[in-house]
Amino acid sequence: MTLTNSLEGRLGYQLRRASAVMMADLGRELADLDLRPAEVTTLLVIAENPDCSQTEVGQVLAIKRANMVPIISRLMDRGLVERRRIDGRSHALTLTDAGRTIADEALARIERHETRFTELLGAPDTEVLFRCLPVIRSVRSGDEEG
Amino acid sequence: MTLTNSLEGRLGYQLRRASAVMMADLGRELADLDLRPAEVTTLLVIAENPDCSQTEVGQVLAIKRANMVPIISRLMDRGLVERRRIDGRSHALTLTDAGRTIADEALARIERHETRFTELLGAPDTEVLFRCLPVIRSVRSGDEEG
DNA sequence: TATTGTTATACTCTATAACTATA
DNA sequence: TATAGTTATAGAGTATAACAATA
Repeated sequence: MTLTNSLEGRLGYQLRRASAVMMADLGRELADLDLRPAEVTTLLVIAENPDCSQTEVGQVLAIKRANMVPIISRLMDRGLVERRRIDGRSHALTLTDAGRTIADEALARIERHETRFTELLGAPDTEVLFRCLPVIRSVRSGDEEG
Repeated sequence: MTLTNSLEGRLGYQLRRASAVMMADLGRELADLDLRPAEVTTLLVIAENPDCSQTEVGQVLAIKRANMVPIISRLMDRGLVERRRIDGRSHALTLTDAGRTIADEALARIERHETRFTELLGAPDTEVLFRCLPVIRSVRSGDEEG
């Protein structure tokens, strides 16, 4: 396996590979909670924003309305999320007690997972990353909803 | 849309969102070449490693053997990649003239795309990213092939 | 008219297991 | 026995268009 790969010198490629590694690590950490990444993030956003709508959750997480449906459905089927009609077309989402328990456990694991990486990087470089990544994200996609 | 999102303080989340933005931007840049990201990277690796096997390409790009099959098939159907039997079980991959033309064009666009982001970040921060992202990638996934 | 949630559908990438034909 | 390529299949995330009910 002596292939060269000049993509190693590309930021987008490095970003994608690094992101994949962290996603895989997170997946392993959350596997036995039977939570997919998209579900955990949804759960955590609802946890800190009781009575939000599913459109709003989608907006902060960049998940399209249509794709929020099966995520919310599954979380409700598992008894982790409840919703209450607000005005006949929108719902207010909240966590159940079970949902809060799972969210707390997930958060603890995310903490461990994150710490593994930030300790490896060291505080100064971690700070640079937290400054740079939002800059990259600020480049408009042109395909945002709404 | 006044929701809070404490995931903004998570490295893995920032990485994923930033990666998604760059992928979307690359996708737009390559759209009219009818090349998907996985296909471009494959094309470029073959370009710089004539006579490599498809297993080798998969190894440097972290694409599983089974998933290389449809990628190579499509590139061959389009007349961009050729292969020559090596020993009855493996092939040597090379680009056709058409493949080289497309690869050159893709490379030029990737260059533009990358420059948009690295100029926004500035050289010093870009260097930090190129130092940090491989560190993140060095965390073993446990699910590598072979 | 615009918005919320929904359905249906398709695409891209990824993952696993099992097979073949070689070596 | 191990390897290269393949098949089949499933999962996860993402994308679009269109619809009903409501505001």
